[in-house]
Amino acid sequence: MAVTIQDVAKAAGVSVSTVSRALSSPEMVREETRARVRAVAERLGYRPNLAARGLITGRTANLGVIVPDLTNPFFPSMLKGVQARAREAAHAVFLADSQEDGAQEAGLVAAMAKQVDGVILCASRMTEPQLEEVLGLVPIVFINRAVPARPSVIMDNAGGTRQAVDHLAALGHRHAAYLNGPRSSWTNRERRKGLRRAERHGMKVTHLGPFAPRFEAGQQAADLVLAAGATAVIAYNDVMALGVLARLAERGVPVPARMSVVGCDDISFAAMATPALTTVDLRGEQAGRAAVDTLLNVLAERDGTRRPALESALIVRASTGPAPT
Amino acid sequence: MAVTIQDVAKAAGVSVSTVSRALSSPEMVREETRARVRAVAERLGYRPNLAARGLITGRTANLGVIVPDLTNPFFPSMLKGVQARAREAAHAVFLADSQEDGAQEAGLVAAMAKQVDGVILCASRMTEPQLEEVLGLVPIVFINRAVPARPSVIMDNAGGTRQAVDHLAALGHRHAAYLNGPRSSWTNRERRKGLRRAERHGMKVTHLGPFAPRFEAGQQAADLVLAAGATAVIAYNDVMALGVLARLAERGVPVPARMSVVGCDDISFAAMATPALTTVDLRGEQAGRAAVDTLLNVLAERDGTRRPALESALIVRASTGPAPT
DNA sequence: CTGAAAGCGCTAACAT
DNA sequence: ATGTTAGCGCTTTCAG
Repeated sequence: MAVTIQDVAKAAGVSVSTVSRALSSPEMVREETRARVRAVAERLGYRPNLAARGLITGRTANLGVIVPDLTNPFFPSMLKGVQARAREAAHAVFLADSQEDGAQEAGLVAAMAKQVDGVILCASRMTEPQLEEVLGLVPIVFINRAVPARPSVIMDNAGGTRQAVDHLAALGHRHAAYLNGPRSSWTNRERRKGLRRAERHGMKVTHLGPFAPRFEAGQQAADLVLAAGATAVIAYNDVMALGVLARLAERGVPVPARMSVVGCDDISFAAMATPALTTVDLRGEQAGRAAVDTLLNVLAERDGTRRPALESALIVRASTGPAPT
Repeated sequence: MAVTIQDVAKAAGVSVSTVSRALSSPEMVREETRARVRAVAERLGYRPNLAARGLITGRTANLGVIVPDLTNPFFPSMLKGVQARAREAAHAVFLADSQEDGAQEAGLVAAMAKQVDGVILCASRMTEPQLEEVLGLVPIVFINRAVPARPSVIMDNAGGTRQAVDHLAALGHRHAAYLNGPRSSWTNRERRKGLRRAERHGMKVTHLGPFAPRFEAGQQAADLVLAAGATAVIAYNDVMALGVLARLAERGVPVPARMSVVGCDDISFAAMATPALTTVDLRGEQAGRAAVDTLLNVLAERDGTRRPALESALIVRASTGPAPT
């Protein structure tokens, strides 16, 4: 068995409570004792059992994160932010992939609840009733989904789409298609709000989908966009946009000469595509860090509830250009 | 506070041990009692505290996974396999990103040790001494790194490279460049072994690097490859290969007409690149699942130590072609 | 400033 | 088949 606090106490010739204090509440023990205890602990390679500690303190020093789909590169980048910030705060992270399914997500939250201090839900796919079920289980911070009276980190989704629309309008486009993401996606609804901006420009918007947020869906959508007669397309996310690009290339439709394409998320591969993809940068990693901060604040009962939406920024690259005449 | 086993016991009019048994060892309790207890537990929304259980059983039902870099899409796909298989086996997973650093990795293992039953190390970057330090802490299964007498899941790295070499030789290439990955990478050493195959074909191989396994490194390497006069390049991984492709496009070097490019990992974006990338498929998700199985076997003291290497397969796409004459 | 003792939620002997 | 009891490793009163 591993070395316990008892072993350290014995070796240092003190009681377990002294060891505990020397390590967790240094100010409560005499300098000399503290030094000795710490030295012994170090020598023995003692590491407190956090599970045992959690049992009594009610704090596990663990955070949970649930994402809809790990293979979408947007989530790993967010995860990386969560990871990094959590480690700085000496917390470990539990990860789960809900496979784009609200019911699974709810089950995952319940399963995690006892082992974590709080959980971060990225782009939660849960329905209202599902949400209701888990809300009391454990403190939750949402990323990219606003839930009344619940802390969340939101990216400016509508603003991003709005910028995309302005950009396309400035390029002379009169008819754009929007490729909807999953129906359960809150961000999809937000992004649609940004599309209203099109009216101001007298731009027509054709809604397509909903689609699964995948490359293949983008390929499928490309043909629909062409058939609809749009000269520009805004996709729910980059992965779909990349699919559009691929299918367009296959069909010999030049981008951006005959079709402009805009994505969302600024995943790393957006910049590596040919042509490089114009996209809305949602700052995933930053959002991940912010979510951890918010959660920690909530746990400390500091007020971290309200945070301004993170700013999003349109990154103009080579996939958008003047409307064909 | 949440509902505990005591609450259930009281509500069901039985002792806590009966509740415990009804839930964990159903055969030890009368059918009728079991049903009643379970009903009550269900009604109260009881969920056993796994940390408390772990304290006594010594099993946490948690697995740890450490990957070098989450933003490399190869790891999320592996992670997805781990995730899925772990869930099937009712285990949760702790995730950490070592940032390509062996020392951090060692620290992470130590930090996780107490809260997990075992850990899976993907493409471990630890040095031998670092390894030595953590090996006793907790059962470990390696993915893509062979450690004597330790269970591991290995992909056939050398075989993959060998296939790539054969493929290029068949296309008439006489001089290829290999883009080395990080020095600490075991897979890099393995992949080099496969390069020996070049002798048989009388093919010259120029070694470049080591490089960080990133897109930017690929861009940088592309110019070096050109300067070296090679007609083909095998990159340590797909992300680098994509960088090569991008830089080559920028410099107006046609692929594969003037340069053939081979990657490794078959990340999803390899197929989406232009031209689509020829690459070695290492079966990441499958490896993730296999690692969980192996770990579970080790924990159950079934012998899961030895497993045949997973097969790798060259996926020929558009980025390789006949050598220029 | 330090030690003894209680107990977090649970399981595993040991009784009955 | 079920209840009682003793801890798992730790923190935290409560005494000294």
